[in-house]
Amino acid sequence: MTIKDIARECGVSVSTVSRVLNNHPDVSEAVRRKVLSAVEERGYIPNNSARDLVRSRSDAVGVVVRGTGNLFFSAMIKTISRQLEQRGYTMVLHFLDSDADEVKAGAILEREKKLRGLIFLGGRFDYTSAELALVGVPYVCCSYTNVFGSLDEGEYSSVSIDDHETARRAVEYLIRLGHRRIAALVPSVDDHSISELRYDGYLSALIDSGLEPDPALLEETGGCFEMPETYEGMCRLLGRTRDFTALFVLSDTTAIAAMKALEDHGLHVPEDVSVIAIDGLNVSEYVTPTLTTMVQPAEEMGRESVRILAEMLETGQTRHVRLEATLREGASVRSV
Amino acid sequence: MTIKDIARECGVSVSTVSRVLNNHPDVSEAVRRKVLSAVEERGYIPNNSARDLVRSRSDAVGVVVRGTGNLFFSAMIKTISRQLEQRGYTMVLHFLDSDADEVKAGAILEREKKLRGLIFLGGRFDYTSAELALVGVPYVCCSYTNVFGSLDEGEYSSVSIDDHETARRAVEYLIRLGHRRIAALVPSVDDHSISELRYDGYLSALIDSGLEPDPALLEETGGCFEMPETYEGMCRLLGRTRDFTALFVLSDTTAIAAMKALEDHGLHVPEDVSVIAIDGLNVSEYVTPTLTTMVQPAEEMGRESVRILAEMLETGQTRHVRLEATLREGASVRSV
DNA sequence: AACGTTCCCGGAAACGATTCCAGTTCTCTT
DNA sequence: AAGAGAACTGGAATCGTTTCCGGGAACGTT
Repeated sequence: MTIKDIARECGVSVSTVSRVLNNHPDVSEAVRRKVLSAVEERGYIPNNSARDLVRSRSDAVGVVVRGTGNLFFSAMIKTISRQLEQRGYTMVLHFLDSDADEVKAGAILEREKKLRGLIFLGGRFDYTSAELALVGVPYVCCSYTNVFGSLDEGEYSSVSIDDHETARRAVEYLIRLGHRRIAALVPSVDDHSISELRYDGYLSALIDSGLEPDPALLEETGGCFEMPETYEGMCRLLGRTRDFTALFVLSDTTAIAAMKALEDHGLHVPEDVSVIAIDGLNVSEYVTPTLTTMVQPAEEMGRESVRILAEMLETGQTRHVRLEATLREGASVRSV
Repeated sequence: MTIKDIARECGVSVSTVSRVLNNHPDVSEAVRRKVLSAVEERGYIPNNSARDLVRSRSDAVGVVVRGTGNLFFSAMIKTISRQLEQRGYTMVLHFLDSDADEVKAGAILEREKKLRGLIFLGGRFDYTSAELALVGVPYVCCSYTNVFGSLDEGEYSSVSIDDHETARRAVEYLIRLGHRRIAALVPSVDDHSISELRYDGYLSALIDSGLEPDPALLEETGGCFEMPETYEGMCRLLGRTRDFTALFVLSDTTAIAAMKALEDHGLHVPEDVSVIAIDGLNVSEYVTPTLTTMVQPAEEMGRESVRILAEMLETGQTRHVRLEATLREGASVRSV
């Protein structure tokens, strides 16, 4: 069934039906009602392809996700999907291989699918303006970093917590509880992703409290927040030293892996080592011991990403939203 | 840039370019090469909307997911996405509200987006043929059940483990280790979903071993494999009786929640209670104690779903694939 | 009563591909 | 060498919308 059938049934032209369907003002109330009821009654659904063709754009929004093991993003994708749907957009999801180039992937996706916009979930984002020019549609970066400020704030939007500050607060919390020797597990200290920001926050907290960062207490665990790599990293750290009372880990799942390594080495959490992380996954409330973690407002981040993208599409206005992470005290930390 | 530009540049007609692009045989090798190189050089990307319009179909496959908290599906979605992409399809993901009707959602999705096919992840599937007739495209059900056999096997395809058998093997494993009083946490014993099959498997194992199922050892935990509900259910069970040495839970995440409840009640896993589950999530290898679980081959299930759907689209052939779950022994079970 | 506005509506040209149908050329057979 | 058939190509219709443009009716103004 096409728009023509509806037009015929109502005794009007296709133009008029189209106008009704698109909420154009120039149509009388009587006709509008007649068309609408015919559409309802016959269960007519417009053909998106035809619409997209003539408008030379679609209602699809790309979501490019980096980090396969990242449960935090799984939660966000759900709300992003819902929000997009609610606003009449379609989500085109794309998972990135760990070493893939998100901007290039986005650009390809955009041209193939005629995307309206893009949402990047995680990843490095130290691209130059020239590289980003590849992306011809508005985009918002979520949980990303822009360490070197190579991006002009007017070119894109972003949503994230303040990763530096959040990490700092986590570590300060440990310090307030009396911890002095605080180890850290970091995927990579200089990959221009949130890892770097969070690591810097860790350093700031130490330094501002007059503690000297000890390189021996730092272990890198590979770039992707994966549990096996983190477990191994923790084992390496333990092989080197046990002279620390607390551990700072950049994500919940990796913290869980780290706790496992600690237990496997006969160290108990929190009696021997306190553990704190960033993410706030649901499952972290159910592991033993429950994880103390800085909760990122996943739903809100998803909602905001979509809201901001929609705003960009309508008004062109970019926006940079920083949300607050909140401490959730579990049983994995105790004072010394 | 359109197909016309390529045609002009090569001095051929648009029909010819189209034929080259669609691998039609009737085109000379010389022309084919010329067109292809022009396409390559100019970076031409066909307009999907136009193609879809004239073909009156798209290359989109819908994936309808039930169960918001289900981490097992998160893993599967990733492989499904990759596999679909690899075969030239686009994934349209749709998360179901807990009480929504998957078939209706699929049908709407299908008509709005002109889907080629559908993949259902989880959910009740006790629809009548009449209801399923709403779905006008081939579909495969993944991790579902068809308890009452209302579906004709020729109408659809499916991929799953043998849920009854897997549950039975899990419980038999406990029995072999000497457990006699085995409690169970079940989302819902008669919701026509995999819960029911797995629960029946639990019963079969008991009965076949000459053990009498004790209703006091069964607790329902709401329909959706959620951790909070499961935690509460476990608490209710413990409030009623502690006369059991093992616990069977239907999914990993809910098992983790149950273990938490046990610990919170002063019962240790596995010293006081052994726990076994079904799923095989990565994170289950890192919780303390590591969870003993029947591992569903998530990747394989995702791959098979896509493969089978593609086959249905090409040949119309339906297929029902049962994959094997394998026991992964953790530290949450011990013999008595 | 004539004219200018405003309000609705219909006709028709796009949008960019696919595909059927009808050539044209080329090859091969007799 | 002529005719049949195969191989290749171009023209044109088509898919279902949106939107521009223009026309007619109704209305108010002078």
